[in-house]
Amino acid sequence: MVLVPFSDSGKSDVMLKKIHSEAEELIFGIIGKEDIQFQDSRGEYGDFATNICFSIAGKFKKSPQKIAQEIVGKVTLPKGSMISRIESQNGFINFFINYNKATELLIEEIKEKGADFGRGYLKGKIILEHTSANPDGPLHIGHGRNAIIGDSLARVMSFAGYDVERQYYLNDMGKQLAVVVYGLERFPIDKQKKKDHAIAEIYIKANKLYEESDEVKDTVSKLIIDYEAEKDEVVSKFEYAARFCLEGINETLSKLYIKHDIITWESQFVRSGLVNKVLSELVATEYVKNDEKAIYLDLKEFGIEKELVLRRSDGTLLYATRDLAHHLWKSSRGKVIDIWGADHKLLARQISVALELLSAPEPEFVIYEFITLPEGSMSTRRGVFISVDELIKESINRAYEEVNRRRPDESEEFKNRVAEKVGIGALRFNIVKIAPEKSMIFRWEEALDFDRLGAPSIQYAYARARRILEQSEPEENFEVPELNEYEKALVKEIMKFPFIVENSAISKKPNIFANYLAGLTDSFHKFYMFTPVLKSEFKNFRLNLVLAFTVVIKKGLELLGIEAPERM
RNA sequence: GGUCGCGUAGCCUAGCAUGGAUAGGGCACCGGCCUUCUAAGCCGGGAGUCGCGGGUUCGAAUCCCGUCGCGACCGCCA
Repeated sequence: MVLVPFSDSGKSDVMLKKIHSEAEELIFGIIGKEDIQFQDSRGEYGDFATNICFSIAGKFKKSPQKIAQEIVGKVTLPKGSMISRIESQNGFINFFINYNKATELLIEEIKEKGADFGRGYLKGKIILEHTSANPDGPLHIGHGRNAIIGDSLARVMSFAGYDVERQYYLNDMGKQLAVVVYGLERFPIDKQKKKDHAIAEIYIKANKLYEESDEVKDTVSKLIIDYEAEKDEVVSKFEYAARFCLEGINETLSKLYIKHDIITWESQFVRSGLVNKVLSELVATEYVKNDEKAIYLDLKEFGIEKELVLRRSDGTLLYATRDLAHHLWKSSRGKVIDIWGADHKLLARQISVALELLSAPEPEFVIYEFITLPEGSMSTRRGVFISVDELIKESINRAYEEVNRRRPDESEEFKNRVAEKVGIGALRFNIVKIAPEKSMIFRWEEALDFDRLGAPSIQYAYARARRILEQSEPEENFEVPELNEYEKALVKEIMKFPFIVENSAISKKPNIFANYLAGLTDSFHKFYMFTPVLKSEFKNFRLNLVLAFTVVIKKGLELLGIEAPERM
C-alpha cells in the first residue's frame, strides 16, 4: 500500500503527515530534494518505508543497497523526533515510529477534536445523484447497491470537507410511470400493501396489457403526450402516482438511514424550457445531423460509434435529451457525481461529450456492475426481483436470531433494538465493502453474512470498548508507557484514519473506507484480547487509548451509515 | 462482431490509479482458548502457476500487447 500524501500540505495537524514530513526532511538533508513516496510496512520492516534509493541509483551511480546504507549511516535523529529508528535493508529505508511521542499527540488531538478528528479540508460543492429508481415499484437489491454506494460516498466526501447535496432524479416522463398511471385507472390499488409494492403490482398487471394490446400502447402514448403538454388532470395523475410510489421508496431508504436533500423531476426541465434551450444550442454545433426530421449528434470523432438521438422524427424528445438539461442544471450548482449502473456506461460517455459541446463541466460517474440472481437478471416489469424491503426484513430477522442466541437473558426491547442495528449494518457493509466494478451474484447466505470483520464485528468492537469505558473514565492527563505490539498496531491504524477519509473521497471509492474500518477493528480485537485495561498498571493510558478508538470507530461507522450500539 | 468492465486458494474478497522486500483478509475445513474489561472475539494449521502467453523493467498481481472465460452495452427505450 502506498500512502498518498495529504493534498492540503498547509495542514500539518495530521499525525502521519507530520511523521512523513520528518522522514522526508531527514532524507533530503542527505541526498537533496527528490520525489519521494512512502509505503506502509509491517513486521520486521518497521512502520513505513521508502524505495527512493532504487529510483536514484542511476543518478548516483551506486547500488540502491549502498545508497540506503549511506543514508541511514548519515542520519541523526533530532531530539524529540517522531521517528525512533531508521534502518536500511535490501535497498529500502525502513522507519520506525516513535510511538511514545506520536501516541501522546494523537490521543490529545482526538480528545480535543472529538467527532471532528479526521475531518478533511477539501473544498467545493458536490451534487451527488444516487438511487434515482423509476417510480414503478419498490427498490430491488440492484437499486440498493446504488443507494448504499451513493450514500456512503456522500457521507465520506462530506466528512472530507466537501459540501455535498444528495439528489434523487425522478423519471416521471418515461413509459414506466405512464403504464402505472394507466394501470391505476383500471385496477384497484391494494391499500394493505406498502405503497411501492402496491404500485409494482399495478405496474406488472398493466404492463401485461400493454405488451398484449396496441390499443393500450396508444392510450399510454397519449398519456405521455398529455403529460408533456401539461394537461391538468393528467399532470395530477402522474404526480399522484409518482409521489405515492416515492413514499414507499423513501420508507425503505430511511430504514437504511439514507436521505436525499432534494428530489428533481425529469419534467421540471421540460417545463422550465431548459431542455429546448439545450436542444437549440446543440443544433448549432457541427456535430448535429438530421435524418428524416430526427435530430441526433454524431459523436464518432469522440470515439463513440453510436449516435445520440436528441429528437425523434415525430418531434418528441428522448430521455437522454432531458437528462442533458438535468445535468446542465446540476453542473451550475456544483461538481456533479452520478452513481449509475453499468447499463448506463454508453450514455455516460455520450452525456459527457454532449456537455462538453455545451461548454459545461463534465460530470463524474461512479459506475457499479450489476447484481444478478443465481437464476439470472432482475426485472421489475416481470416481477422477478428481490426487494430491498425483503432483504432488510431477512437481515434483521437473522440478526435477531443471533442476538437471541448470544444474549438470551436480555429484554425483548434490547434484542429488537440490537437486531435492527446489526441487521441493517451487516446489509450495508456487505454491499459497500465490494468494489463497485465487480459484478455480484446475489446469494442469501452472503448477504446475511454476519461473520468476522463484517459490520457486526465492527459494532462489537465498539460495544466492547464502550463497556470498558462504562466501568472507568479516563483521566484528562496521561503518560504514554512503552507500548506493546498490539497497542502500536492499534495506534497506527487510528493514525491512518484521516488519510483514508481523504483517499476514499478523492478516489470516490467508499469500499476503501469500509476495508480500512475492518482493519481498524481487527487491531482493536487483538489489542483487547492481549492487553488488559482496567487491571493494568497503565490503566489510565489505556483508557485514553480506548476512548480515542471509540471516537474513531464510531465516526467510521457513521460514515458508512451504520449505527454504533453501546451494548450488543 | 465492436466497445467497456471483471478474472487473485473449494467459495468470496483486498491490493492495481502512484510497479518494489514474505500477495493481506474472510467463509468453509482441522486443532486450541471463556473462574480475568461481552467468545459477534483470539491463537495455530493446511490450501495460491494473482485466467493464459508474450513484452517493458534491476524488479510486474499492478504498466503495454495478444489471447481465453464471464458480465454490461451497442433502441428514434428509460
